[in-house]
Formats: sequence, structure tokens, C-alpha cells
Amino acid sequence: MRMSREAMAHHHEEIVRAASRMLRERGIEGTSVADLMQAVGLTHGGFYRHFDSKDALVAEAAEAAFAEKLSALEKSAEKSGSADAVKEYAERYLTQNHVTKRGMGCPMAALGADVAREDLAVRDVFADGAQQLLAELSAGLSGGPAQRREKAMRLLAMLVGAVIIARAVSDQRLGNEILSSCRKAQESARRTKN
Amino acid sequence: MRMSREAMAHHHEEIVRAASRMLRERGIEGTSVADLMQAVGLTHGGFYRHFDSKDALVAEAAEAAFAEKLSALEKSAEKSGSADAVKEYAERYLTQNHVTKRGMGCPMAALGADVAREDLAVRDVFADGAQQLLAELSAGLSGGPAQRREKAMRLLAMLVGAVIIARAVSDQRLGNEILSSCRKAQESARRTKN
DNA sequence: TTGATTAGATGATAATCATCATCCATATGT
DNA sequence: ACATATGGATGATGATTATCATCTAATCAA
Repeated sequence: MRMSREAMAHHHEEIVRAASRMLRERGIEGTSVADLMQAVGLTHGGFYRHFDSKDALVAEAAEAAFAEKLSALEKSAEKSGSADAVKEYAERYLTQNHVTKRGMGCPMAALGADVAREDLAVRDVFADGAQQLLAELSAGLSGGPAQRREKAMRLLAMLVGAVIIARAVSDQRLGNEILSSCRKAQESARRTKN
Repeated sequence: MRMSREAMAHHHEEIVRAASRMLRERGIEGTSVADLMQAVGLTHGGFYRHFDSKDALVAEAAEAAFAEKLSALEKSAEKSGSADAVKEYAERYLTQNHVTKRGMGCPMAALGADVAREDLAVRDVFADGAQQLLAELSAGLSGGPAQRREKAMRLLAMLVGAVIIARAVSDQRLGNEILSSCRKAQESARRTKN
């Protein structure tokens, strides 16, 4: 049952979209090609007409997840200015909602640990994504370029770590305490320099 | 071929030790019971005389990894004082060596993301481990108790996040830049308050 | 010493997985 | 309209997995 080219492109997009969610929810090893294709409403057989391998899909899906997060941040910066955008980004990031809804959340927090064991293509996507995210974040911070970049790195590390820890611990009160401690750090950092 | 009780206890210890390393290196799903037992020099069949399930082993191995890290930190605090111990801990943590040698490193950075998808028993171990680590870290920080705890949380989040990102990106220069930015944050924090 | 217990070995089980060969129905180019 | 290229379905492949049943030889209790 051959589909038209646009239908195929549409399927491709849908597979990537579903993968970007499912991978963040279940992890890379926890996501099977068959499950994924079924979620899109297709059978597993057609998968390899779209992607050379599961790894190739992972790279594409990670790229999509980064692009989604980046474009949201950029749009927010255009509307409210970089400083406020970063502020809101960090506040939303350090949220119980983000901890719970892995599938829609930050790819670094959801897949960072998995990706460390993946092949170069995927880790390249993460390097690019991190660089772009850092550039966007540093635009909203104060100080000289080098200092802003350092701040952005510290901020990103704290954000990612906080959410990963909050997800790992069984004690939700502890998780929330960590999130709110990190939220406070952002507030006081802003008071100091802005 | 039955073994004596002490031999069995010894085997049990060795399995846990090997697991605590292998799990951190390969992740939970990447570690098979058979591989693990083979690494200890046993066959896979005897595994279930030692543990109810793979999950039970993961919990025990995670506990061992936390205990190992905690006792090192405590010993260092006894010798050089809490403040210096925390300083050294953070500096060692934010190191290319730590990024590379996953198997001997921090269980939160190595397994945190995996554990988020594990059952309650394992996440309990992580909650306990995090609490103990936070207590030990906050002892070496300045300020009132509440403030010290907040600082410890921010520090831990930054450490974990920095190492996870450094491991995920293909660009080692970027990884090192993140590690060193976070190292600088620790230095300046100490200058401010100590 | 004897008999019950059991640690670990061997091998089986059933499930899951990524990947591929094959086939079919249709979209596409002529 | 026709021939061909191809997206997707079906089903097989071989590998890997956690877990368990069974066996056996040695330890431990008596």
C-alpha cells in the first residue's frame, strides 16, 4: 500500500515527533521500534524506509526536541526580552510539572545520561543543542561575554541536575525542596546583578 | 558445588561490588545478570540465590555506591574539616577523570536518569543517599542551617548536571568548559562567604 | 557418620528486540 | 493508460534477556 510523497513526509514527521516524546519518557533502551511505530499507527516493518537505524532516529528525535525547546525560548526572548525569557525558562524548568512530564521536557535532563553511552551522531546533536541553548541563555544574563557564558553553563548544569535528582528520589518533598532551592538561587542572582 | 557460608557471603559482596561498578558504567538496562555474574567468575544460575530479582540487586548496588562515596567524604571531613572536604569533593567531582570513569563515579550522575524509571525500592535508596550527601555537604558550607541546606542542594544539582552534560556532549572541549565554569563558581562562592 | 540442606552449574523458557527479506498495492513519470 | 519504483505490511531472523527447574556435590546439623 504505497503512500504519496507528502503522506510519507507526514509519517516521517509523526514518527520523529512520537519518538521525541517516547524517548524522553521511557529512555532510549526502553523505547522499542515496534512500540513507537504502533503509537503512530503504523507497523514496525516500514521503519527502515524512514531511518537507517534506531540510532539515526534517536539523533533526529533529539534534534527535534532541542529545536522545539530552543524555538520556544527564542520566541519568548523576542516577546519579553532575553533577561525575562531566561528568568521564565529557569522558573518553568524547576517545576514539579517538568519533573512529572518527562516526555515534553528538556532533552538533556531526560536523555543526557542515556546519550553518554550512545554513538557519536547522537552526542553531536547534544553538543550542538547545548551550545545553542547556552548561547540563548547567556544572552539573557549580565556581565561580559565570557562571564555570561560561564553563568549560562552554571545555570544549565544546575537546572539539569536539579530535575534529574528530583526525578530520581522517591521522596517528592525532597524533590520539591531541591527545585525551590535552585529557584531561589536564580532570584538572588538576578537581584545581585540586574 | 555448594560453598561455605562465608564463601557465599564473599560472593554476595563481590556481586554487589561488581554490580555497583557495572551499573554505573553501562546503565541498568545495559547490565545483564549473566554478564555481571560472569564478571565475578560465576554462572548466571546462582544469581537468584542471592537476590530476589534484578531490581533488588540494583537497590543493593546503588546503596553500596552511595555508602562508598559518603564514607570517603566523611573520612575527608574528619581529616581536613568539613569545609575543605566539600571543596575537594566538588573539585574532584568536576573533573574530566570523573566524566570518563563512570564506574567509580557518583551514582546520581551515572544512574539518576535511569533510576527515575525504576521501582520504589531503588528510588528510596536514592532519596536516602541524597539526604545523607546533602547533610554532609551542608556541614561544610557557611550560613544558617536552612541556608546551608539550600546551598548544598544547589551545589549538588550543579555538580550532577555538569557531569551529565559533559558526558553527553561529543565535544570534549565544551565538556571541559562546563566543568571549569562550575569549578569557578565554587571558588568564588568560597571567597564571598568564608 | 549420616541425612538434610543448599550454593552454584546447566540448561530451558518465554519474552523482547533490532533488523531484514519479501510481497503487495498504489503513486509517479512517461 | 502503462510500467515501474516504492511505502508500508507481514513475517522471519538471530540475538539477548530475566527468570526458573533441575541437578550435583559439598556443607552443616544431628
